[in-house]
Amino acid sequence: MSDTSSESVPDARPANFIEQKIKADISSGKHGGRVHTRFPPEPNGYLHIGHAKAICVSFGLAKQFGGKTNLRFDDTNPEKESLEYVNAIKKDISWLGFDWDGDEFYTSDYFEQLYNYACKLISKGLAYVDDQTAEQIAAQKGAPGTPGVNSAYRTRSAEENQKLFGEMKAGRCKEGERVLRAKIDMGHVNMLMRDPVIYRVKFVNHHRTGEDWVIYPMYDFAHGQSDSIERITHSLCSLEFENHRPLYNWFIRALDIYPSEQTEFARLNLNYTIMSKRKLLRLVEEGVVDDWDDPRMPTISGLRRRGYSAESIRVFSNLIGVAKRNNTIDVSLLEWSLRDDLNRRALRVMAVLNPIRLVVLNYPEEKMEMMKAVNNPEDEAAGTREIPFGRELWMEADDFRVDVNKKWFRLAPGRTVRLKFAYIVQYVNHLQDEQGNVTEVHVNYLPNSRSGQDTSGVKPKGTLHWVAADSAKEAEVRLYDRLFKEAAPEAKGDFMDALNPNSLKILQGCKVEPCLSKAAEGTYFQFTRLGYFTLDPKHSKPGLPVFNRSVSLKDGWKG
RNA sequence: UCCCCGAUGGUGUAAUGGUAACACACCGGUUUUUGGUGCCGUUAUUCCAGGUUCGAGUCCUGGUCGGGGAACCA
Repeated sequence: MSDTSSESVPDARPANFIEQKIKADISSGKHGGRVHTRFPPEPNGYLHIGHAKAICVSFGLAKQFGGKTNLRFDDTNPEKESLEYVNAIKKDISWLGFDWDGDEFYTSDYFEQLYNYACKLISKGLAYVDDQTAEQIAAQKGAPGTPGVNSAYRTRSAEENQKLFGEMKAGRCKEGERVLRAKIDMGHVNMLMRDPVIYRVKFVNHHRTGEDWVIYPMYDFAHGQSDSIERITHSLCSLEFENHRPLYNWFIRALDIYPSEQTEFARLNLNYTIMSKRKLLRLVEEGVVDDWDDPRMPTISGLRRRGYSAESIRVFSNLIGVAKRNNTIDVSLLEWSLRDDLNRRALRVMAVLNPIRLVVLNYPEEKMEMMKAVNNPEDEAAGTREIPFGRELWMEADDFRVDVNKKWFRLAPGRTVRLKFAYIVQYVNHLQDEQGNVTEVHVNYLPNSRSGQDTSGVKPKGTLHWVAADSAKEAEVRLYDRLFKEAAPEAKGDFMDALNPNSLKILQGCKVEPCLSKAAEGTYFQFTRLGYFTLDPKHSKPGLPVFNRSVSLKDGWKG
């Protein structure tokens, strides 16, 4: 009745094809107008940015239409799954900003029901126990374009199948000795419809059901039925399951259960990134990165540690859209999403990464002033703070050069610059070591140029960040670059060959504003003129904070 | 060989038979006590061939190219 209510919600983003389908379903009264989605991770690894897109799609669409989303762990293969992954997944999803009303679903909760479904199939003559080996079954499968051949066990009676399936369940069959197969069509053009295996024997302890079961359902026999049991209306998944949809529907029809509907969309790919759990695991195992949450990893935990905000990831997911064509998103869009978010929220502070001495010769030696610094020019409510200024300062080595052209706005012989929130200073001279590295720069300041009460009339082109030497705190800073030097790391053979050897640069002896010694985990900072940074909770030690660079500032300087 | 899906600027996404648009990237200008932000602007797009139609990115046919498809994985 409220067909205009969704229109009243302002939403500049164009509707994607799934949204359009849902709208059509609602207006046609399908599923009683309900929208109920699910996110079904297998707890066998950490979630990555690709999963974040899937989460935003399934949770986001349900939320948009006033529906619900079930978090369901698809735990039908106990060999690969564990509680550790369950917990990590829950943490990542709730950090992303989605909740599941305290209800957690597990496919393993339906093992009994699924077993009964299998029995029902047997009694309808639609499933049979096959005694052949995996190799024999594979050999009979045929090939695309060539039909397979029927198993000799395909004609067993329902009674015999029931008895044998019961024995499988009772643990009287060895692993690999027998499987239960759906009886569909060995000549079907879709290979998945050629009598797929639906139950196999595994004498493996399950992280939730323990030793209760020795037979476990295959994905195709578990997923659609679980959707159906939960009365999921829109089961959204990635393109790789398109070929599974006929099977998904076949089981629902054969079992005559709630008709959940599967719709597929393209998964996220990012350039300069790999997105496969198996390959990410290899990076961890071979020590290329320090763990799943290494700030260079595209995992949600890695992005979090890197300093990505949940908001920026949600915005990114919205920006990339949902469609069926394979895509490769430019990482710059992810980076833009972060900058756009943090520009509004991050606290501006000053930090000098590669410090050299800056001495203000005409500033009294014993004098110290507190300067008023704006915390965030994008947000007046963020207020101001006081920072100490004195005769001896630290400045960025990169901000001084001896030989310069007219495009150089920073300090150099003969040049004048503004020290942010402080005074305008003029070059006097500089000192070098034996290797010719500049170690110290001497300047004079203009006393009437104090920030906020400048009457000097001097308009320097450049503004430099700085830290007062006396009160500066020591910090370590980690600069990250993309993990791979190739846009498509997997394109030319082994992705390990495409690794960027300079993806991590550790800077020690950095000088930061006093307030940063009290930096809290999860606070977003902008180090003025340098980029966005956040405290690394793993490497920081009392008295020696470690900051991760989340993303640099956009650098418009072409010099 | 067969089946399924897809093809719109550099990268993505819209346009649902009626002016091909938006974002990011790029380039240029402007503002600026961050070479950031903001603001303004430039460049650049419908895979090919037929057909239907007054009119096709959209519908039909054929082709080309790309992705997926045989696990007791999900």
